[in-house]
Amino acid sequence: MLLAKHYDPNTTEARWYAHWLEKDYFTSVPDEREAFTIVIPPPNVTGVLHMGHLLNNTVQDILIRHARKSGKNACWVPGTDHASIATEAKVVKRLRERGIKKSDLTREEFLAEAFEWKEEFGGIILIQLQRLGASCDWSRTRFTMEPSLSEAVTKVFVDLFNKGKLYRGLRMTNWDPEAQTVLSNEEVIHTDERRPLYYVRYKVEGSDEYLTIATVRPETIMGDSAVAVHPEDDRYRHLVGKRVHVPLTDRTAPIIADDYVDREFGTGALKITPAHDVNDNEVGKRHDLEVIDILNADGTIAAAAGIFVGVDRERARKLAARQLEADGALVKVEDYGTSVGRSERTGAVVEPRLTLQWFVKMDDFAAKAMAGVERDGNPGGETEFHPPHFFNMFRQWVGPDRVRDWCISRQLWWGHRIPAWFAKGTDGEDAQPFVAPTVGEALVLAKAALGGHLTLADLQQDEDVLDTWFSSWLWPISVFDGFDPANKAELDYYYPTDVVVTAWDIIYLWIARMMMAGEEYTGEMPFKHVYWTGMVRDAQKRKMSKSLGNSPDALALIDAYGADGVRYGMLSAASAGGDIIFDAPIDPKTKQALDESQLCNQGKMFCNKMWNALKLIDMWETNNAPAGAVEGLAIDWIKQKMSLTLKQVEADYASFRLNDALGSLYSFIWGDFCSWFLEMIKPEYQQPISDEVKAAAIEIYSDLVNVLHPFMPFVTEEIWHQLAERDVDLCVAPLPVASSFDESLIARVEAVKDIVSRVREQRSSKGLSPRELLPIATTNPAHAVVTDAGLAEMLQKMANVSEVAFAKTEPAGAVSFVVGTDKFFLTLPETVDLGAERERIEKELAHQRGFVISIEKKLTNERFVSNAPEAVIAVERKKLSDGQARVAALEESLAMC
RNA sequence: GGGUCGUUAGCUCAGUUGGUUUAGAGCGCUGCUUUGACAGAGCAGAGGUCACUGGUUCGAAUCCAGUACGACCCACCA
Repeated sequence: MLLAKHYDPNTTEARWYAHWLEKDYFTSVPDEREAFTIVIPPPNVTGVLHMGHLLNNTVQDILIRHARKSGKNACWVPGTDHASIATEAKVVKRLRERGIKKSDLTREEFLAEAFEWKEEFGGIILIQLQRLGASCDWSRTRFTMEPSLSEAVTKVFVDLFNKGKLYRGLRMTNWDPEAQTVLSNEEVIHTDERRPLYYVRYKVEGSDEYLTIATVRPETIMGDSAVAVHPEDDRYRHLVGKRVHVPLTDRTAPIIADDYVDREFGTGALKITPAHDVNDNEVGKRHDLEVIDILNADGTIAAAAGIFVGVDRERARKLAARQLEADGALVKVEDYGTSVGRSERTGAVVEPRLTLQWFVKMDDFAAKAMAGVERDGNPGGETEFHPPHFFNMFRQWVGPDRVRDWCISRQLWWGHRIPAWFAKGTDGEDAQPFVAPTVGEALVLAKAALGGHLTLADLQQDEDVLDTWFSSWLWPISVFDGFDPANKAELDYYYPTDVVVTAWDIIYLWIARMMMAGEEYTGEMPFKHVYWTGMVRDAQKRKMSKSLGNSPDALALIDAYGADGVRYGMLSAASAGGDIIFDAPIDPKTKQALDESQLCNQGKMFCNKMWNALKLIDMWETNNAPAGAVEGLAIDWIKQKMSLTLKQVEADYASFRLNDALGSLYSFIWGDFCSWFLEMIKPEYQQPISDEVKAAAIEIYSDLVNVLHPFMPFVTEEIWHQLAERDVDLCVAPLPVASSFDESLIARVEAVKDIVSRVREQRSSKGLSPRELLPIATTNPAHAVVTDAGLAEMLQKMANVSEVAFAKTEPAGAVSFVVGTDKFFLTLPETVDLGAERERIEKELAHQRGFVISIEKKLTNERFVSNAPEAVIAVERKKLSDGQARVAALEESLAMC
């Protein structure tokens, strides 16, 4: 068989993925095995794969493949989120491109359009995940708006309403004038922006005095219902109780005193606009002020303002400033830094607005989520965080003083419609909702409340839909149809899930709320572990985002480096929880990855390295001679060291240190296996190798690609099959297990490796060819390389030295070096100039003397000797004697120079 | 204003309860090698007073306090 010169992911990845699917390896049904479950953080149905998904799903796939190969029933449930506002915004945009406004369509027409969009683009991201190698159980793919998940949402809404955990009320809310819906606080992104600060004077009624206030929002003056000053502010005390003329209007408003006002800020006087500011609203309630709503839903000025009616608020601000100036009311304008809230999805500036919405009472829920992760105020509950410090951030969100009620209604069409009906003709805050799964059941409630004469035609459903997260928080239960008692066995088998993998930015939006719903409906936390990934950032540490255009095209990256290369690159950059800087430059024109993506490239080269190791083993002809001493030792050594590595890797899995596990495997395969083991057993050019040695090499290499498989599934599956005829695919082959190992054998071979390195160093520094056979000797007649013929032969082969001899004193023309405490001589050809040798030894000697002195200091310190544990002192004594031996050896060499 | 995380080699980062030969890896860099698995390679090398200042301790990159700088979260912002 002739293998290609280089490994080519393009010819293997698609083939293996198709094969795995065909064999149905990823499908899970409950059986007698232990389950290992992950539910995917559902990407937006219209989304495309980005860097965050790449990282997140690589981690999930590693965990799930590891579980599958460890004999567990691995179940990774994929799916998508309907992403109410994000998707609706996209559909609206697409309609607009065709010249259609949302308001031109009926609700039904719009939804038809949206479903069409979903059908067209909804599956893309899942196909992209397959390119990455994600071993999801595709037969379980769910969508948050499919019928059974929608039923779960309805069921929960009705249940919470009946339990008194929902309420409907008129509250100050965040209004997105572009999408024309309310948003939760978490959907508003605050950024610092420069804004003009206008100083405006209000004339005091019946006086020549003016009261000057400062505002960044002069367009809301028409909604002012008071001017407030601090009660103890002597400048204004005499004005409290009087009235001012509100500029731009013909109204007057009272001057009130309230200690909310900061005397130090601006002029110490503050305009109060209860309809358009959260704090002003509070002040207004305290003083029973009129609420004058001067903003329309689309952000234009409402008729109640009496001026600038129909003008957008941003433009009205400028018009108001101009008018105030013309009226002589504008005192001055300052440049001012203030924080502006924008809609996460539409980017529109969010307006505080009083609207009628549905809310979930959160205090009980928050306590439940908190209880899931803490014990006596410390981390440690049913759910464990990795890394644990996210506990503090979690508490900041969910802690008792922090949490606020959750606004769950949205004035959108794409989403789960609220299962509440009202009697026609009733409206506003006082209208009585009849909450039930169907209109028929709502009618029964309505009849009982309002009289038997009612018919279906007398009811109208709430127009709003629910916040996307109101379905997401049920995800770990609803993907198993767990709200239907008929599926209890399935739920019991897979739930609680083992781990959820997510970035920390949705800690409250999603993770905390899943914990709340989990506890409420199953009595258990929905997952045992949370693996927090960091955010993926670019070289300038900016969050990767579509709007910045700094995110490489994920598929182009996979095309360029192979899925294995990208998986390697993502993971080796990602220690759990830390943000990762992923510097994968892309060509701005073609959006193709440039070849300088160091980490992915390293992954790609790793694949190639493994491919070449395969080629080497594959090309060896065999004979039936028994293994020689060197090969026997090499095989024992690599097997034992592999056991050590396997143990380490399993420990890394257990503590979710996946990048450490990958790092260990990388250096074991590249270093120990390729650079050392294969060289140790490699036959002379075009000579055959013992068949038992080749078989051992194949066995060992098979174990290695086996352990590596969860990280780099494609290249390992390919090599697995190229190495030998198999009756099982690597994807489902059991992982090798660590056996006991002999540390002393490992140590003896490591000592030989050290000597080899020192010989190579000598050759390198003296400009000698590796081919030149050199005599070597040691002053230690008991050294293993003298007494053990196998080790001696290994040293000869690896360092290209002649027979290892015992020498009492330094031979002429030799250089010396110390390994451990043993001195070695390497006799060089006469042509080599030893002039620099003295300098080298002096440098080394100075270093060793310094070392010895530092240990001596320690050991002569009475308090150290009396306080430190025996074991530590013993180690120090050993360090001292070893150091002294090295100093003596070096001094002797120096004398010879 | 409250909080979290970080500061270790040119870059990106490990360093797990304080003690393992006076700090490690990958990449980059430098030198040498090179028809024999792999130049997408091999071998070797240079490069760090572990941000700063105090403290605890026989012993601190590691624990404590403070300072500086950086990233981020929450709240407020007339």
